[in-house]
Parts: sequence; structure tokens; C-alpha cells
Amino acid sequence: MRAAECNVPQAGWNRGVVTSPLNSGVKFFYPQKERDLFMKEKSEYSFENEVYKKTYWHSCSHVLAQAVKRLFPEAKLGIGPAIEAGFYYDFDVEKPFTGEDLDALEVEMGKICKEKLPIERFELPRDEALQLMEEKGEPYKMELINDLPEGEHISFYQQGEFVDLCAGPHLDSTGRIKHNGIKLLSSSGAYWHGDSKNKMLQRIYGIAFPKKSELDEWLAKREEALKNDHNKLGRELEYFTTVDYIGQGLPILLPKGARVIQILSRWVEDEEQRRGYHLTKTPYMAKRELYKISGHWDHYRDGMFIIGDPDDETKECYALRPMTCPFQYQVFLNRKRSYKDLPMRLNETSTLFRNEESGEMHGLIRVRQFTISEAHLIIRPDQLEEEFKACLELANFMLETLGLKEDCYYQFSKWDPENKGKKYQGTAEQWDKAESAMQMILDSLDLDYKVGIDEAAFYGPKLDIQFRNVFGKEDTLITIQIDMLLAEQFGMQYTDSNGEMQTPYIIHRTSIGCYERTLALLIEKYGGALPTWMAPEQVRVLPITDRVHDYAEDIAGVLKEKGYRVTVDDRSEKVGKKIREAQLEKIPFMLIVGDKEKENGHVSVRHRSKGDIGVMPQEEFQEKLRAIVESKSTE
RNA sequence: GCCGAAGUGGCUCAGUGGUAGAGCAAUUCACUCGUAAUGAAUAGGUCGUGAGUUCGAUCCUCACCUUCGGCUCCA
Repeated sequence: MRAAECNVPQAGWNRGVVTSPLNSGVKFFYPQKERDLFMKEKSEYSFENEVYKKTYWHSCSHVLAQAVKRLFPEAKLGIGPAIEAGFYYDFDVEKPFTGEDLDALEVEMGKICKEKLPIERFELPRDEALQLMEEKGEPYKMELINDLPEGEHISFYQQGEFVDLCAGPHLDSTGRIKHNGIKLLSSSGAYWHGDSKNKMLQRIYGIAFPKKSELDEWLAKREEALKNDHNKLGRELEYFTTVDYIGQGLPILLPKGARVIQILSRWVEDEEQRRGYHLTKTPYMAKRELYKISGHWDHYRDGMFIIGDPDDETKECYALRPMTCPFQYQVFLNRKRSYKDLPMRLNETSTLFRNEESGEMHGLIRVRQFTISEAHLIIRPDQLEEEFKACLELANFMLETLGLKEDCYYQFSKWDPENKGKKYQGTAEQWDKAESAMQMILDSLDLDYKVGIDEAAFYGPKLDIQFRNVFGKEDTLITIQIDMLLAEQFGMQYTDSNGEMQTPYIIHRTSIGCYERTLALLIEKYGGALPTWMAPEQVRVLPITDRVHDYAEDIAGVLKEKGYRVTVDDRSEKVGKKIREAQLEKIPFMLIVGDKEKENGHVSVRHRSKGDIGVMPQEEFQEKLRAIVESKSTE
């Protein structure tokens, strides 16, 4: 169907056309807003131009939809946007797509590109738009149209026989898309409108580039990144494992993983002590009554492991803690407090239990039992800004030391008033107050952040520090939260300087986040070669012959005495093999010793990434190691 | 929880409706070796678990468990 055949109002036809500044003939049917953005960007049609890239991928998603419609005419269209890396399109189909289906679709997409079909925009009034989608048999599109506000221009894009409801923008022809620069990556289920109550559609993910070589490069890079998958590397390098009959989300931290977490948590606890925190140790479980006060019973019960019958009020019922907050508050409540006691900074290396749903677990990143560097700061309202900033400073200090700062970004996680009562406790006024307080602090820091609506904790807004794993999936590493609700619920009060009772504010925060998750991120960041200061094994001594085993032991003994983690490989193997294995295990330093070294009291030093760095006296190596470890360099 | 894929010795993977192989790792022996794999021998698996179909199941069917990629959820 041509646009003209369905009463296209010609007036809207060329709305917002931009002609290429390079006069290459490419036309963008951009709405004014995006046109302005485009013109500010590099005036080239390259992927360095974010708008062009997204437009290209968006048009790819339409080509994908067109291919699906050709090969699977019964498929109903969902939505198909460009995303961070590539594009996807959701379809309602009888059977999920198979790998062969994706191959066939890729071929068909290539054909559509070669057909060089003009991509044209037209607009329709609501009733005609609905009629068109009804004729095309697209119930999901009709739902989208019905959700559009009154008076909105309802625009469509057409290429050949394919018409799609779409706000645009798009390229002007399928011929602009490189026919062999497209790769369909995967397909999986995805709920319509992202709501698990809705029907599950089938989503196809894809990526595309204007050059085949760029596609190949991207795919190779991705493959390379996947090699650092902590879930693979972490198991291979024996940081952790899982056991069928223990259960999902309950990893075993093997000696190497446990060692790293011990090193990190000692560092964190010491640093927090320096910053005025008091360490607590609170129980792993409590009676249901505690969680009723905190609100967990009403807002978080599905996320808890409950011991006993939660509905039988005549018997005791316990729950493993999903958070430490209500426990640490008891420290404050232990006696009468005055304004002089505040801020009260309570930290705990706390193990938590959350009954995540079965499909949500992922290596060390998403588990059911984990340990976080948690703290609650009980403060006077006038201390909020200073304490919040100090929390952020601490978090950033940790991230910088770990070398992860560049991989993280901020998210201001707000509530959604729509879910008041169900998901969130407190009043709109209380939420406004907490969110605007956080807003003010963030503004004063001139922080670059994205906003997450409906991402808050049930008791308050959060500043989350996010990262992406090797698959590009986003997770929270660190969080800082403002809570103006729970202190009141627990009857926490302090006497101010006028002798009047006041309710404190509370900051919930993590400093390094969840140790398991942080370890996962470190493994992915460093490809398993963790910085020397936190490496589970820092030095391995490799004697060349049995004659120098005693010397090797001496060297190791001195280093152990100084607190380093060192082993001796005294097997009867060739040194080449010992080196190979130490390399594969990513041991930072190898000390190769033979008769010559023994004679002179020297060591031959090999670094895992620098290779052979020469022979030196033992003391010189010790000094080198000391400098690296004490500075917590990322080497 | 939902959609899809997978599960064979410690690891990576072959394989077949007639109850299993390879490489690496392990163990033993020999070699005493100079910056990424010395050689030989030995041992190791009720083929994720449980049912069913069949004369016979690791293979076919179903359920469950676990793992992986998504969705939803979340530190």
C-alpha cells in the first residue's frame, strides 16, 4: 500500500526534512528537535554521530520487521527501537525463532537492503491510523495508537510493502544500510510493555554497521570481551564454583575467591574505621515482628527466606535478613541519644539473604546469599549534605583504587508515585522532601547522572553507581540512599540542644558494594589478572632443579614473613611448564631460581604481563613488590 | 517466575537405540632441565536426577534439578 492510497495528508509529508550537509543525498525525516541535535553533532554520516547511528539502527529494526513479515506473515509487530548497541524488534509469533530462522532473516534483510526501497514518512489522523493497523492485522500497534495522547501526529514509515507505526526518524532508503553489515545476535522472550503480566513476545537482537569490516571488528571485540566473562573465568581460575544440590544463587567461594574478598573487606573495614565508622555484628535473622516495623514484611516479603509459617500468628516465625538496616538501628536505640552522638556511622560487613526468582541468578553478580560493605549513618538533618558527600567520596575512593571508576556511572533512582502504598511506603510529601534533598546535593556536585524512575528503595531515593558486565547488562555496584521514614517507624529520637526530641535522618550506603559482585567486576575488568595487592597468589617461586629447592623455600619464607602470598612450585617439571602454568593462573610475579641465583642470592623476575624483567638481588625485588602492593597500584 | 539453549571422567569436547572415547589435568616412574606444554605407564564416568516407551535407553518421551543468554526483578 502506498501512502497516497490511504489518504495521506500531503501537508505532513516532508515535515522536518534535513538534507545532508555533505550533499550526499541522504535525507533525514527528522522532527525539529532531533534535527537540531543532529546539526550540532559531527556533520558527517558516520557512527561517531550518535543520532545517525541510532537512526541507522532504528531503520535496521524496520528492515528486520519487514523480513519477519515476509518469512512469517502471521507475525504481529511489537516495538523495535535502536538500543545502546544495535537494535531489537519484538514479534508475537506462534513458535520462538530458531537459529536457522535468524540466518534466513539475515539473508532476507540483505535482500531488502539491496532492493533500495525508499523509506517514506506519512501521518494519519487517529481513526485512519487505527483503521490502517486493523487492516494490517496489528493489534499491538493499535494498542500503541490508543495510548498516544489526543492531538498527537500519528506517523508511519513505509518501505516497499512494509508499513510501521513509528515516530522516526529513519534513513531515506533501505539501500543506505549495508546489506552484509548486519548480524542478528540472538532471540529470546520479552514481555509486551516489559510487564510480566502481559504476553511474552519474541525479541530478536541485532547489530549493524555501514561497513562489513566494522561489523567483523565489533563481533571480534565482543568475542574478546566475552572471554573475560567472570562466570567462565572465575570458575576456570577457581575463584568460585556452584553445586547442583546446594542450590541456585549459592556459590562456593573457593580459597582464591575467599582470599580476595578477605583482602578487600579488611581494607574496607580499616578505611571505614579511619573515617569514623563503628563496626557492628548483628544477627542473620530475626522474628517477623522486626520486619513488620521496618516495612519489609509488607514491601519485601517475597524477597525474604522465611523460617516458619508466616501466616500462623500463634507461632514464632523468623526470616533471614535481606538488609541490615533494622538490626543496626538497635545500636542507636540501645540507649537515649543526643545530638552530640550524631552523626552515628555504623558499618558492617554483612551477609544478606534474598530469595531472588529462579531465572535471575547470574554467576557472582546475582546471588541469593551475599556480603556487602554496608553502613547506616544516623544523622541530624543539617548533617545530610556533608555526610552524603562523604559517602560518595568514600565510594569514589574505593572505585578509583580498584581501577573501576571509569567503568561506572551514576543513576538517581526515584520512586514512582503510581506505586505508592504497594511498592513504597510513606507519603508523597515525604518522598518529595527526600528526593529534592538528594537533588540539591547532586546539583551542588555537578554530577552527571541518569534518572531511573521507579528504581528507588521502598523507603527512599537512591544514588546508584552502575556498571555493565561483559554482556552489556547493567547492575548496581554501590548505592547511597536517603531515608526519612524508617527512623520514625522505629521510634528513633535524639535530644537536640534545646532539650527537645527530634527524629534523625538515615543514610543507607555501601562503600565497595557487594563483595561477590565487586569480585565479578574485577575479574571481568582485569581478565582474571587482579592487581598485585589483591591477587590471591602474588608470587610463585619456580626452582629450576631440585638442588635449589631449599633456596626457593628461603625466598618464599622471607616473603611470607613480610605478609605476601607466595608459593613454591617444587614439582619435577621443566621451568617452561611451570612458567606456562603460572602465566595461565595469572600470578603477578614469578621468581625463577637456579644455581646461579642461589650462588649470588639473586632472583630472576618474570612479570605476568611484562615478561622477563631481569635478575636482581632478593632485596631489590622485595622493595619493588612492597612499592606496588603498598600503593595499591592496579599493576 | 517467563521464553529459548544446554548438561557425557576435574576441564574442553567426540559419540551411538545394543550399557562409552580423545586431549589436557591427576597419580606413578624416569629425566634435573634457564623464561608459555619432557616422555612413558596407570587410574578415573551408574553419560544431571527420576519416571515412561522399548527385548534393551547415555541416545526417544515427560517431569524435576542445575547452568547459560534474554525478559521481569534487583546489591
